[in-house]
Amino acid sequence: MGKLSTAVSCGNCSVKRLCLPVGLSEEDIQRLEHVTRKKKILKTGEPLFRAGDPFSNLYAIRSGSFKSAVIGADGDTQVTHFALPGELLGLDAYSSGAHPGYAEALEESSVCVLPFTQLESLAQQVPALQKQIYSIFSEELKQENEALLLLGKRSAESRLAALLINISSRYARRGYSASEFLLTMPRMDIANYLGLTAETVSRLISRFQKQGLIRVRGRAITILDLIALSELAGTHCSYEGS
Amino acid sequence: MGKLSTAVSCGNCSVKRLCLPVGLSEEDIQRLEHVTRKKKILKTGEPLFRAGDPFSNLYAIRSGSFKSAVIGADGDTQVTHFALPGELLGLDAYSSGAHPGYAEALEESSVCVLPFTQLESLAQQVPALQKQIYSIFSEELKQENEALLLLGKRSAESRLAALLINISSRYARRGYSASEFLLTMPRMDIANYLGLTAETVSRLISRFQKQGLIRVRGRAITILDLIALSELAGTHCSYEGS
DNA sequence: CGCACCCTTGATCGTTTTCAAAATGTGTGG
DNA sequence: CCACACATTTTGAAAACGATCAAGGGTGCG
Repeated sequence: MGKLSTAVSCGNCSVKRLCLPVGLSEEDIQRLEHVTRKKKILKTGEPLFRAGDPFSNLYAIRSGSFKSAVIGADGDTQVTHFALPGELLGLDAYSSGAHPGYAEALEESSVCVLPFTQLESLAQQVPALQKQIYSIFSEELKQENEALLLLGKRSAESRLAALLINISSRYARRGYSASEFLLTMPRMDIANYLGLTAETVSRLISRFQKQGLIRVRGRAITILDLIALSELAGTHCSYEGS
Repeated sequence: MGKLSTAVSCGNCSVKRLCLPVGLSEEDIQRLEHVTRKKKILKTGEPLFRAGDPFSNLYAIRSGSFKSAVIGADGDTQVTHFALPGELLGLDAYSSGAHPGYAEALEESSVCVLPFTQLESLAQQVPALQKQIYSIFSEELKQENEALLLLGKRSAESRLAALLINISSRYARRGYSASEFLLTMPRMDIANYLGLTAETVSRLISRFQKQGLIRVRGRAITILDLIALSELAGTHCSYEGS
């Protein structure tokens, strides 16, 4: 109740220009903060939610990174998304009332817990928030379409190049270096996401390094030749939306 | 203004239980009809919208079928979705204000043209409509995740089996036969959607027929052994949502 | 009826998977 | 700080799956 609350508010959150507050007035942001009070910290590998969990919250990533995945009927999983700060998790659970897949922290991460019913009624009163929610849904759909393009038509080489560029540009958008970043996910998750095997990913990373396109030290990546990498990807650098 | 209007209204539309009216009262449906006045008929191959077109409308499919596709930077396309009556097209255009991909009729089809700004303000007043819009967005995301699972992990055989089951169950949901239906899309589009070549699709269809799983006459498909097909697909029959 | 397009079928080629093993990295407790 | 155990990553060789190239057969529309 005191002013000493350690809870970070939307107003001073480092990802507010990527998250729900976009387009909101100071006053509206204050109203939004009633919804975003609850935070959660997760350790590496800890699940944010599991497949089948009832849908009650959305989660806004404040820091760290996540993978989300769906589980097929025969038990095998497909990583569908790597999520970075400012992005929302759980949107696909609304229609059925339960999470169709799970989400798991790839490193020490923190999220805002957003009770959806509260968010929904606030959005009903604040058109700018409504628009932002539509926008996030829509953006998500667009990104999934791009992911489909990647999986459907491209060679293994193309896919990995595209992923590296994608992640690089998303980090850049958040104010980090575009050329040097950490690939927080294990090779196996990358492979799964790209529809490949861990061995193929490993071979490709080695090859990219030999060709002087990137430098690799463990999970740390330095992009040395963005142009060449973009050509391999077959998609221009502007892989991200808006 | 007269009662003789030939325009089909939501109230008596054959897909109203799959479309925006879900959950709406009679009164709300009448208000919705002000937004859904405009219809459009398309012939086979005619585009509903093109990549880059400004976003102003959503389109609700009343009859027929569509493919939607995105176009990569180097010009090649990926079919991302086959859309059937009751489904909405254009949702992924909201965030950027322009359609990132195109949609094209696969047969003589008809759609409701929904000016989004009107729909948006009506939804602001009608919570049930708001919920239905969220639900459709969310459902769409879930379906794309399932498509990713398909493309990422499965063999060609699995993918085709899953597509057949998916389409079958979607027709069934609309009141048509689950075991006999028309594959309105050319083989090449199926192949593209599944990340395969037309030749592979053709071979697989032949093989499924030889194995007694399906019967094929041109684009007409009869499913003879749903169980076996489901096993091949690796996903249970309930491929669709909710 | 003829032409164009779509679909089928066959043979070969290439990429990616699979199987196997070694090397590197990570975390733990001594 | 080091040593050990375990997981992840890298690398190699062989096999498989689907792509590509090529030709022939249907089907529908003018």
